[in-house]
Amino acid sequence: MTAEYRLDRIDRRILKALQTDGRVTNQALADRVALSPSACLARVRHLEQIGVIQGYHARLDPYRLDIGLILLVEVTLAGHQRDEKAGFEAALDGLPQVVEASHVSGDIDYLLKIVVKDMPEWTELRDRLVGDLGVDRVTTHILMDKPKIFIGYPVPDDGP
Amino acid sequence: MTAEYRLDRIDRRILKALQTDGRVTNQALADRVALSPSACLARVRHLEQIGVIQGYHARLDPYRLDIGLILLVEVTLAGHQRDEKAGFEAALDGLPQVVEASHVSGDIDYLLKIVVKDMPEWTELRDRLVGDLGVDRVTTHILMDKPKIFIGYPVPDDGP
DNA sequence: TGTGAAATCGATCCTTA
DNA sequence: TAAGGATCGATTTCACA
Repeated sequence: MTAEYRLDRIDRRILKALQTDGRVTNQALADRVALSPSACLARVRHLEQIGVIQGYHARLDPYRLDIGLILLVEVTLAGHQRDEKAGFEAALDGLPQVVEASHVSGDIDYLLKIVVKDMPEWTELRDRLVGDLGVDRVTTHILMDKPKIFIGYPVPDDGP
Repeated sequence: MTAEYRLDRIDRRILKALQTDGRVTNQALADRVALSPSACLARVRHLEQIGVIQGYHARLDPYRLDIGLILLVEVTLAGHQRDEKAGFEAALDGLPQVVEASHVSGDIDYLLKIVVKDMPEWTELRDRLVGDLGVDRVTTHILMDKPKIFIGYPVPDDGP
């Protein structure tokens, strides 16, 4: 698709700013990176187009939303053939409670972030994972709180 | 702190929309929730003020940023007194590689999301966690990819 | 790729209900 | 709390460097 595009210093400053404040006006952003508004906008559009910027989102406080419980669940599959992984990942799409799935190396295969309204909903979902979806081992953690959040990723400052 | 504010249907529709597209214009948002732009804006400002909306951010593709490795690390503390937790959480602030810390129930205490440029940086950081910061056990997972991301949280549709 | 000017469109405030 | 209208500022496009 997009062959290759090397981010320059200005791009990185734009990304850092938008990661911190996704609603800065283009004017303020242009000021901050010392570009004219039109040139700045062109850069932003380009970064969106090539997929470096994947979207803009409001961050909500989950505990004010009445969503129930947030679980962090470690999952190991029974088998490790390519199609078993593919099948599991495809099945995740049909599980609205699974809001995030990370495929990881190590002694587990996936780390899932799951939102359920209560424990019965979770035990039912867990049984389905183990019974139908080729999951061997499940370890459940209830998310209590997040003592640290750095917003986004550390975008390097230096470079070309 | 904030006494209590019960989100109504319109609030939830606003939140859902902003979670999906953090840069919708106020006009488009007002249309979507069937409110005048001024009334809509007042609601959004209110939701920001009471902390339901915690911020707006661009979501970047980490693999295009040249940040190195993303690790998901399970941590168990040596002791579980209140001040040991407090001390550990305070220490996290001084570790820029730790971009997210989740305090969880279960057989581990924390799940950390860590960004390092390479493995030597991680082994050094790990030694510091175990040597100086009261950590008993560390289990490391390298994040390979995210086969599923649902943006944000499932904001309920119904209710008052 | 960047700049500056021009035209359109949106955010925001204030008044009235 | 909501709507409507006026004002001001921002976005976006385009011709030119």
